[in-house]
Amino acid sequence: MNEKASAEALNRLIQLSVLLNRNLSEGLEGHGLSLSRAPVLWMISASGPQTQRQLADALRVSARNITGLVDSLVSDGFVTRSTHPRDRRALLVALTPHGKETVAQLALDRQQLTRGLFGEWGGIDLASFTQGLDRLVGKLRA
Amino acid sequence: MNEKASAEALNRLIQLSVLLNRNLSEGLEGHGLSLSRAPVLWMISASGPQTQRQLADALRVSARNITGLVDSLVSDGFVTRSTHPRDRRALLVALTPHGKETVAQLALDRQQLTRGLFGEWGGIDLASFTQGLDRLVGKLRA
DNA sequence: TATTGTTATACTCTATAACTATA
DNA sequence: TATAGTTATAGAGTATAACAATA
Repeated sequence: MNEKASAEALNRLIQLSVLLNRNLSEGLEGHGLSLSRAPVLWMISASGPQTQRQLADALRVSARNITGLVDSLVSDGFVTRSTHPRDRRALLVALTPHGKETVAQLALDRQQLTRGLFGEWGGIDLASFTQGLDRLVGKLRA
Repeated sequence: MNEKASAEALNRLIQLSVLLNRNLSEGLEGHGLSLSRAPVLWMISASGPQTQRQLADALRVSARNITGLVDSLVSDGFVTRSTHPRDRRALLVALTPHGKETVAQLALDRQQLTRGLFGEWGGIDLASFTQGLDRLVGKLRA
């Protein structure tokens, strides 16, 4: 392995990560969301109404944190809380119509970002590039 | 461009970004630092003692924010504030010996992470991969 | 007038611990 | 006993606005 080239690759990756986060965050702001609250909507959209416990586990945040995130999503009209049919301790969090529309918008935003980033990708093999990303994901997970 | 492959690449990239942030953040915690405070040390280490104004501009955060970050770095012994020789409004922030040692440690950590991620890189062409990262950085900056 | 940095204030995100209601 | 969620509390990070000292 080439030490210098590897260090350079990591620098770029970190730089890219920062820029990507900023870009995503600004995009979400336009919908009244944030990098913390948007994933709650994604989770519900992907897997249906869920308890706060399930959301907390899926997003790897504390119960207290989910309470706050759902609080703000409720007061902004993205989701509703309703009693769980079988477990009276639990609350089911579901998307409102506005929440669903917003998720659809987020999907469009994502598509647009994909095009902006990978359109005119040209010479470099995208499959190899993705494979490289994949390998790094694997190493960071280990 | 292949729409589906591109979407997949972006997903991996976002996933990688999250994991990388988590990894870096945990590494910094071990030194009593964070993703917000460590860059202040890096900046001073790279470019010498600087005013808070310069740090705020370089790191793209508000003056208020830099005051807080430097406050905590001072109280943890990483940096000192001293009066600017020519401008009595400004304060020069410089590394303490402990701050310098810490930056050296961070550099070692970074080297180790580089090895962990790019050692055994094998088949994929690292230069092409880095070029891909570079291109994305360029597009996000535009 | 413009700039540097602080104080005042406020919001988001995060966590742990104690507690209530339920299982 | 254990679990779901809230209240209480705390700390980091971020921002804007008003202000003091200096340029």
